[in-house]
Amino acid sequence: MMQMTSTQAGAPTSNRHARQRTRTRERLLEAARDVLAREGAQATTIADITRAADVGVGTFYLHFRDKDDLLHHLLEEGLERLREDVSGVVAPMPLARSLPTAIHAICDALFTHRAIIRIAYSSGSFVDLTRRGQEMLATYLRCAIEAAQEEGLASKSIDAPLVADLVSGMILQSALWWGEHAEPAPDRMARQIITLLRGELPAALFEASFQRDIS
Amino acid sequence: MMQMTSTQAGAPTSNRHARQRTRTRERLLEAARDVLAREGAQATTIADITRAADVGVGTFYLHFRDKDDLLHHLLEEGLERLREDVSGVVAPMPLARSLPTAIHAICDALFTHRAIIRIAYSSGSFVDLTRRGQEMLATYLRCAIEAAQEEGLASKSIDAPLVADLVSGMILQSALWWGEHAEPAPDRMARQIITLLRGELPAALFEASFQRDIS
Amino acid sequence: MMQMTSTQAGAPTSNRHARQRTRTRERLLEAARDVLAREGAQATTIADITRAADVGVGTFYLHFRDKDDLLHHLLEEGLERLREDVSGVVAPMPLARSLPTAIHAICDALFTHRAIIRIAYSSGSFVDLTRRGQEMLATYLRCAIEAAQEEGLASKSIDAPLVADLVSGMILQSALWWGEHAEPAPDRMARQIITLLRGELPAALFEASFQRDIS
Amino acid sequence: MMQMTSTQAGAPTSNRHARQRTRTRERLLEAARDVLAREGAQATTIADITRAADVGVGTFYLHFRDKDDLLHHLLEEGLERLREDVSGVVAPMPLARSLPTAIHAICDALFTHRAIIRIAYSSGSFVDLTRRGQEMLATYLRCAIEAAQEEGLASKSIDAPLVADLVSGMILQSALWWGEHAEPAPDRMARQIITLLRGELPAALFEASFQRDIS
DNA sequence: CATGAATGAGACTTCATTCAT
DNA sequence: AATGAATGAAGTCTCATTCAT
Repeated sequence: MMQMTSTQAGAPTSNRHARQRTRTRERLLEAARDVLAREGAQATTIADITRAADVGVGTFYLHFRDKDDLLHHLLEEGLERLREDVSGVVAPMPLARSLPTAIHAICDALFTHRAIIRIAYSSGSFVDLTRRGQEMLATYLRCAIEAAQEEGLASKSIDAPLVADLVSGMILQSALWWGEHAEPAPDRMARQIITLLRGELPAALFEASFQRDIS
Repeated sequence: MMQMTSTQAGAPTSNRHARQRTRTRERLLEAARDVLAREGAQATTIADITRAADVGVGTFYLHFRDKDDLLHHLLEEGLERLREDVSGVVAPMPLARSLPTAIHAICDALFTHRAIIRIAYSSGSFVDLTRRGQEMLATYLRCAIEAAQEEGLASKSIDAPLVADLVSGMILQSALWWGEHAEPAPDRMARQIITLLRGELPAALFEASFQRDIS
Repeated sequence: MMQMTSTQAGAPTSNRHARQRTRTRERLLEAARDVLAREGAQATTIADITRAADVGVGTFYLHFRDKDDLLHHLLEEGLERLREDVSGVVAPMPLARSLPTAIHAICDALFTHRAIIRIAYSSGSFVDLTRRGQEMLATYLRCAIEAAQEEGLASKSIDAPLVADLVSGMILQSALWWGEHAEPAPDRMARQIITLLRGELPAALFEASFQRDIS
Repeated sequence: MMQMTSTQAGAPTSNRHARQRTRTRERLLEAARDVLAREGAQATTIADITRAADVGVGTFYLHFRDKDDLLHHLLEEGLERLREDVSGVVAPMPLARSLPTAIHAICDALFTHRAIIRIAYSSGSFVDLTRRGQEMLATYLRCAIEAAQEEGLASKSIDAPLVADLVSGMILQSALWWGEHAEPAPDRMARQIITLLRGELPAALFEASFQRDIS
């Protein structure tokens, strides 16, 4: 490591090397995204990925410890981008008032990165790996609700963690919906979710004339 | 095979065999449920399952073609039980008024069968196999909403299929919640979901003073 | 064994049992012949055979030690029948003059039992199991030739064992021919072989004008 | 893969790899020939072969799809060599006059490649795989006979396809003979076959005083 | 740094054989 | 005697990982 053979050529050389290295790594990540989203995480072998990236199998191990490591990087990176996309829009806002804006941003981001989400759901180690993404979303929602409670905008009786988790489930569902439907666009999806959370479903639907479920 | 000369001699034999066979099959299914829920579908080998069932490896193949076949049976059976549990309660009711009762029944059933759901989510072929369970739920919800629309209880402007899918995402989320939390009980979970869908979140949360997401 | 429960019923009972046993054994042998000839010895499992015979798997082992034992019996029996069919015709004749009659009888027998021969050839342990059948034929031919030599009918310079073996190869070839062609009938096949052995092919075919193979 | 920037750097690498790969493949083929001829195709496992070749089990699958694929290659290659050895000698000759030369060449080739023939006969899928080799020989013989018929050297009444097949059976028998005897050398074997086909066996052998086979 | 042939642990699957009924 | 569910040894095959070049 740190090849000290020629001091003067060291810097440019290692720069070139570093650039080359980064380029190869990117090639691998991109190929992995493609193949994994298409074939599913289980069915994909390291050889599939290196073939798609047009590098040797051994090269994979110069950049990632194993498939889990790659998956980790991929999802981590995807998560980070999702977070950036959303927080870039939401961060400057007062938390308690950011919800509708956030939902729009989240839908946009989910739509943009739906390939990554497909990978997460197909990765089998789903519950472990994917849960983190959901937690990130749920955490934001919990904070927003709690902030609203602090400001007196929302009743303190709301169970913020649970409600946040349930809502995150609803929102993530849209990513799965896009796995099978082209419509609606993220914008309309967001509005749909907001309308639903505002109580779109009429009270009548929930007034059971005779309730047998008291058991 | 040829002992059909005496009906009372032939039948017992094949009955005994059949009973023994069924017992072994049940042992396998039960062991599989345990191990799969604990270790995840991917990490579980056939040997793990037969060891837990205390039968020989070969025995597995007397009852299932391969792991996928087992998974299929397990999920199919789980789904069927879920469906029965819910429809036993809901079927006699007018569809348009069954929603709250149904949500309670669903939460009960999801809680009871949460092991199966964990398996479904970890099965990797998740998107393919599990989706069916979700569809069953979404289909019920869609029908309920549409029935309400027919009766004039709900606005015709509601996008029933999409709303049903989103709500199914929220409800299923409760099963994942129970993967990590003991509370709340199914009963309170159902009420929480209903409250949420009735518009528990205050309008104020959705009134963004300044919306930047118009793009 | 030898159930001595009732002395007076002993004989008839064991007779019935013996007959039953023999019948089952025949059923197994017949089923085996069918399945083996159709599927090939390698591809056939014990279960295939017992299924075709409509008996339990365990029953197989009451009659044969294992598949090799069955194969052995089957081929042994087939060989024996071939031998009987042929020697029934040939035995009463003076050996040195039996050849044409024998060839006719052999062709008849090969045609009749061509299923067994197919099994022998497909049995993979061919060289070991089948060779015996060939040897039986070669041995007869050798004896016939040697008898002719004794009587001065044939030159003593003929290498009887080798010639017998080569001729047995030619004759057995007809069984393989019948695996793919319906014609000619055994009778004409025998005549063809005899004609060939009598030097049907003209001398001209063997007079190479320029022989380069002297090496 | 990407090192095509410099021709002199890229080629050596892939050349080296290719050479190494070929060497391993040859090792496998050679080991397979040995083991298969010794143990028979059925009794031989992949592990037996890789052990003999002193490579890892997985390596086998880098070069062959499965045992059938290997067998196919082995027999195909063997057949091809047989064909080359024979046609190298026979091709320049007029077909109708090539027979004795061909028989010598065939015996030489059968003797040289008797290991392959032993494998073919033990391969169980014998009838399917081996038949092709026989057909090749039978086809040559048929053509030679037909050519002789064309030239008026042989009677048109000869059933060329059948006779060719029978003769091929006799010739192939010599390969089996060599499985058990060291003598005679190919040269003498060829002469023996030719003598036999020229009608060595005396007419007396075929003059049955009383023929009972008219049936 | 990159390569890809080689490796072998480990999962899958079959099927001859046993044995309780 | 007959049955067929159960068994597990033995073989097949895959694929993550290493390493000489």
